[in-house]
Amino acid sequence: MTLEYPQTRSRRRKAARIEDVAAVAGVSAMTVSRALRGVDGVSERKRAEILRIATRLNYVPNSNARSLAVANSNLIGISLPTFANDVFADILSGMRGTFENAGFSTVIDTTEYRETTELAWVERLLSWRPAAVILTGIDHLPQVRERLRAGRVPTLEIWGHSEDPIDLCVGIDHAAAGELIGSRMVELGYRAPAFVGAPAGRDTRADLRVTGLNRAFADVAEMPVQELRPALDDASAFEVGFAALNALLETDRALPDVVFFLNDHMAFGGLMACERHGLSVPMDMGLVGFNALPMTRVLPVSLTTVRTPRTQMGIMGAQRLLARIHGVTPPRSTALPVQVIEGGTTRPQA
Amino acid sequence: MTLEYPQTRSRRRKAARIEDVAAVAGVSAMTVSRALRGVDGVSERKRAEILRIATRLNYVPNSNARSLAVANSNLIGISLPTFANDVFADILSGMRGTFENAGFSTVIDTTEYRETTELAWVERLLSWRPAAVILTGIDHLPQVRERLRAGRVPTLEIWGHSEDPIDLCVGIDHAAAGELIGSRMVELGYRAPAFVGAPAGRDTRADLRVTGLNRAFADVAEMPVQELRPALDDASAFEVGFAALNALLETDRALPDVVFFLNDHMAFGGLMACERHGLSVPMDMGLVGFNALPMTRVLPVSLTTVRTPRTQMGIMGAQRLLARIHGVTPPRSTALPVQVIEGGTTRPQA
DNA sequence: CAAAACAACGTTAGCGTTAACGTTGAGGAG
DNA sequence: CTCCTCAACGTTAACGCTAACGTTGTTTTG
Repeated sequence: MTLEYPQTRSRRRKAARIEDVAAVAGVSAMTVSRALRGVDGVSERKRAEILRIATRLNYVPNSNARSLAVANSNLIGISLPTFANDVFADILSGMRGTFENAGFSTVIDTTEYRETTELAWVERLLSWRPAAVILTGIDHLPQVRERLRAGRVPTLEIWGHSEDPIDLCVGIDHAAAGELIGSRMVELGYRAPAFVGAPAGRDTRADLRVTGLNRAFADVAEMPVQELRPALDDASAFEVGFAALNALLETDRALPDVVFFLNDHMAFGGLMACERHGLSVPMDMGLVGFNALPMTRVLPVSLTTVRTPRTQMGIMGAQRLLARIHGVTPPRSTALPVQVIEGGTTRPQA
Repeated sequence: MTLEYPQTRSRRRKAARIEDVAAVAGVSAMTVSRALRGVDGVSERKRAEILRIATRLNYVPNSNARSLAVANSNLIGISLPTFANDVFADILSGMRGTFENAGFSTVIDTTEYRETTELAWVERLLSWRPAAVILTGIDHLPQVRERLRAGRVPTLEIWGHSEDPIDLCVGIDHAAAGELIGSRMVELGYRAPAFVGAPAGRDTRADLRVTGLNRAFADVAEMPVQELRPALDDASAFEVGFAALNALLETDRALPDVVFFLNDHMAFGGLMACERHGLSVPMDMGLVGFNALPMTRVLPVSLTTVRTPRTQMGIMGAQRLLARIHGVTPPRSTALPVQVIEGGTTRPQA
């Protein structure tokens, strides 16, 4: 049996620790810690020298050790359905600025509209002991709600609206938005509505908007809103709207006189389909988008759509969550107002 | 002086630790650790019981403690310029799937095209001891390169191409891509090129493409590529392309006969501007995009553009990075090929 | 049937950092 | 000159987890 060498701790040059900095500076680790965090208790001379030495040694503090010691972190996790949607990008930019200024780091992930993915993400995230969690929408697996509540983690649900959020909620009332735009279309004389959106169940906001549309058209339309729910798969929203309306225009069924789309991109795709079929918009058919994305401003014809306060929503949500983290209790749930934008894809007032 | 109560450890019900689970299960903490991680050394009976107890106690492992103990993590940090660009979304989706399958978590952040933001992000990220780092492009502050190399962190630069990457690089040669599409336009008879992109310096890929265009047109054009570099600010790419071409069409200067855009969105904006001005595309002017985004497929006229292998790039980059993490050394740098897509916005072969 | 092999655990000792408290020496008040 | 105060440090003991090694009882093997 050969004698093993003792475990010499220098197998490979490891990253510098706070003690290494301390040794070089001839002080204790605690002093280095104080110097680097900028707290009291270190003379200016020493602090400057310690900082110099730290950079020279390429010292990078270990956040794992820090978070373990202080039993919290400044991480905020954000869950989005997808990156491929300008809506969420707008909400994000509103939130992130606010958090950065408050000294919090954000980690973002997407669920691709799968609830089980969201649950797995929540569990992984919680293992990092985040300061707060942000979820998109108000529909989550029961375990998500349980875990977050049990862990007493400040939680924000954004974009949707709920009377009984997990913790906090800032968004818009999608059913009310659907009813609002629907009512306006009723006023303009439309009577045969259709809706082009996501497959049922995938995006519950879409379902809510249809509910609202049906409320608006209940008294005047002969039949409920005709729903088209193409599979999205990997096609872009443009293509989905385009394909859906193409399919509609090629059937023998009675055509709707107004088509509501899940979002502006789909509506644009639909507009292209109408053009291809020689259908005149808005005379033969009205088209309505959702969100009032800036894209709509360059189209040859401006799109009728609904303006959603995405950036404002992000900022308000972030501010309330910060308040929550700091112990004060903000209003639990708020629905922000939306606004109808009438463009050239629906006929003017009769 | 009043006597203080001793620090009773139950000030507030804290989250369950591994020891709490162990106590309830009547085993040691180590056994719980083994059971939860699924490693050998625990009987199936005990493992099942421990799992039950852990969920009942709402136990969530503390990743900070784990990472500290094992001195590594399964985090991979990804830095993107922005979310508001389908290009990066495609690259992302290619990478993330690969990493998820390999058991790594990704944390994503955006720099908004600011190098100092990138540096700050790298420093924050390194403090979490990530398994690897991914940066977009090949232009970074020198400190970024130093820190990553000093820390021996596996690093991938993606989207651009460099002969001397920080560590690994997978992307496309933007200068070559510019030359490729430029040469094709020369063949088609175009002689007065213009380029609409980002402000100089903001996006160096744009500068490289202009370099390539100039190489292609050097022998036939009377003057170098006319460059338009509108400020982007918060306008969408659609609007930027639209505004830039509007401005161009309203000056008295000699018009270019072909306009290259930074990306497809801008090209579409440009197309809308031409339409508004009654300019016939491709007879009066050719328009060329970049990336071959799916959006281009729904336009009434298909866009001439350059297909970039974004998803493939993400996958290849991720695979090489994984290999790197596991100790094998993949090729340091690869430029993937791009492909010219000729559509209806440039004239056909004479 | 003793020795070796093995499964199934438990113990010890860190990982790098910081909160809480202790120590030191210089300067000021009385 | 003594006592007190205070700035500027140092010491100790966690934080929650796991690698490495030790221990026990049960099989297997020659």
